Amino acid sequence: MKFIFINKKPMQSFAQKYITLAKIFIFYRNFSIFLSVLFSANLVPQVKKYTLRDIAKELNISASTASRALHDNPRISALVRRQVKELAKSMDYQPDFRAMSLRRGSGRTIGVLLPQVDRYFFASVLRGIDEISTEEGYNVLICQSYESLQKEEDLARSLLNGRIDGLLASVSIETRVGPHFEQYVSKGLPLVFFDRALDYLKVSKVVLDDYKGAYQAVQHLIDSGCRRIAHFAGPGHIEIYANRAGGYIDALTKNGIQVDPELIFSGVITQEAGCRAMKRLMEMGVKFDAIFSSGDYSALGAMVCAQQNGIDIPRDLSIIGFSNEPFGALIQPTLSSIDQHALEMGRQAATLLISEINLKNKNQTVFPRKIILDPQLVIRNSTR
Amino acid sequence: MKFIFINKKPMQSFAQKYITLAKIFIFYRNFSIFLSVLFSANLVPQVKKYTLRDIAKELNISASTASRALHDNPRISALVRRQVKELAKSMDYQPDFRAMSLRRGSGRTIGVLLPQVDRYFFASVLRGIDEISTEEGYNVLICQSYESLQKEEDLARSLLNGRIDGLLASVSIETRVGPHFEQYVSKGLPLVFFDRALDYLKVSKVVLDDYKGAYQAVQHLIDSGCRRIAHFAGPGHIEIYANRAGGYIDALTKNGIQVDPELIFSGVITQEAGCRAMKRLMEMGVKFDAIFSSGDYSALGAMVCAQQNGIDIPRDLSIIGFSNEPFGALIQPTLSSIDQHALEMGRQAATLLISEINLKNKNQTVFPRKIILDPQLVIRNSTR
DNA sequence: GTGAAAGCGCTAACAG
DNA sequence: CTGTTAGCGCTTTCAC
Repeated sequence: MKFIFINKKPMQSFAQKYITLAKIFIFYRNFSIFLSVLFSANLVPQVKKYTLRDIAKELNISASTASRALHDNPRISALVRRQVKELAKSMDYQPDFRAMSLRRGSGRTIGVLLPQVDRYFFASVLRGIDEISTEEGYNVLICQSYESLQKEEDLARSLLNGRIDGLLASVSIETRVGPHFEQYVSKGLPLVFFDRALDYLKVSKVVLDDYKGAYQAVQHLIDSGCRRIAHFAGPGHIEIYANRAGGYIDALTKNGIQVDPELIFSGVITQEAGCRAMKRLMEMGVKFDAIFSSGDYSALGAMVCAQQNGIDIPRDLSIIGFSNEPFGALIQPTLSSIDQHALEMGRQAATLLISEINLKNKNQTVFPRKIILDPQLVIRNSTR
Repeated sequence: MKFIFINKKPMQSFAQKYITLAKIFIFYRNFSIFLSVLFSANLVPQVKKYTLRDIAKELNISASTASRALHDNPRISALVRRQVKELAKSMDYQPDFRAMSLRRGSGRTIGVLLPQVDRYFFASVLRGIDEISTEEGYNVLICQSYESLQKEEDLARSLLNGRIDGLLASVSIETRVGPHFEQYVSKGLPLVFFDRALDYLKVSKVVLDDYKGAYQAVQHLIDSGCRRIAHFAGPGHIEIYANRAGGYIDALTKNGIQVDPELIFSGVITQEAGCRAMKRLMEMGVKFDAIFSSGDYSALGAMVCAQQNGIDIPRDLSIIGFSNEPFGALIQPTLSSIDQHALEMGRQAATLLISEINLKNKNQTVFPRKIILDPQLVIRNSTR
């Protein structure tokens, strides 16, 4: 560990500070070099944070008038309105969100609870949500469960504390039941699931038609001449994975191909798991000419493993994934997959949630709805 | 567009509702089929949201006692503390964040303003931030500028409205000056930049040693025998890209290789731009045996373009990127790159910000610091 | 048109 | 140990 002083001036007066600094540095990982630049201390005069009262006092009006003026209340004279707005701008007045939200009972904020944003699918959904929320003047509060039920419960509960007007959620891989979500229903807070939904809860959902996507994928494999099609399934208790398995089974049977349980592997959604499943397939010595995987990552694992064993894709083996992650277009061969319209899913979910919030605010009954998006088969070079 | 009714019961009573529903559907894109399921109306009795006063009344104590009990104030008797906590739990009491934050003057919330989360680098930084913030009991408010200065300004200003105790920011590609950030300084709100920082602002920063990373990358190319090394530079006004270009130039000169301006392309950070630059290189008819790109996406564009033109990588041409995006390990050949320690950058930035918030709360002077992380050369198969 | 006053839910000073 | 009171900054009756 190394410290470099850039500041050329004698540091005498800063010595004390620096000791604290050095202590803090001890926490840092040793793969990094820390170059600590001690700028001149920030002695900018602390500007007061202005409130409505400050504006009011300045103009010799009351706070309520100032408030009304800023909100373009027609009962306030045009002159006062202009004065207030101008002063507010020149003072760089920022209304206190908390006070406003507390008083009004709503802060125009929606919560988003999802497993993690560092997956392209979820990041895209988020973008769709962001788009609509911004249009509608809503703020978005994002929480990541990192696939942990414990964290999900904590977050769901703490989001309940008055900060949000409604919740968009996609459950963690560990979640099977959702008492922490039922609270939203019983407190009358709109809740909309997207993608990974809890089937039994009577709330709105926006999901992909996973069954159809799987069916199309498998039909595509069959059409291109495959007959012995293996399936990498996800955890069975999550609806979307169950539906993908259902589509797989139905596509086979409808085409007069018998379902071979030996060819179905459960809980395979990571690259490593995909690789392991591929190895097992080869060791078993069974015949197979295609894999339909519930996810792109496990498809990738299988593909890499197959290639390492001299299997040519798609000549000897066709592989199709699910999700259409961007890397699918970059690998060799490019990966066929099912696109989930993530952006649109986010837009729909946000639109639905906001409409439910509006209904609720008008004291109208909210009827849970289910919006099912149509999957899109993306054929690339990993299938024939 | 198609509607399918799953509900088998006569829909008479829902007809009116359905008209509204149908109208909403008009907004939906036509690539999707919407399957609208009308569940039975949600008639769960609306549970009241409990306040401290409800708890207090129930136990015949005052609200302040209840508040103190929940906060484990030692002045409250153990008995009362237990009673309050138990009742709170059984009523599923959730403190109102807004009221607490308003009264206390702090809601233990930090804001994060970044270009977009649907890039792995930023998502990873976010994860690091999330980790530390959670540990320290802070909430995180995420805002995306989508590389738009306008949006960045709006967000920076609206974040100023009392909701946050400090801001972590990475500026948009359009940002050259930051009056919207200077406000934080003048209002005494801690501000820490990460990765894309505004150089002239005297605030804390956590960045990668881009110069060093670039130098190492180019040195690696030289060591492996390359002499005519092209550079895809980013927008010059952003410090990190300028530093990468600096490292490139210095590595060449220190090794006695003359810098050829013809081999330097500016503003090349997307896949398309990388492809265009590659084409131009080939058309120019100049000799070149390597490319050092400021980003992985532009490196990818060059690689694909080169391969399409029968250039073998790394035999005929070495390519090295910057960022170590995950796709680099998946493409053929795998892409050499510079890892930016995104997760660690997030951790450091959050740690630094929180320490500044604490200092400020103790009315101590905050000295801006600059933490420079050490880059890591990741050698894969796109270089020799 | 505008102001005074009350209060959203919580906490902190001041009493006792 | 606990209650009373005041007030964070805003909006919203209810007056005039």
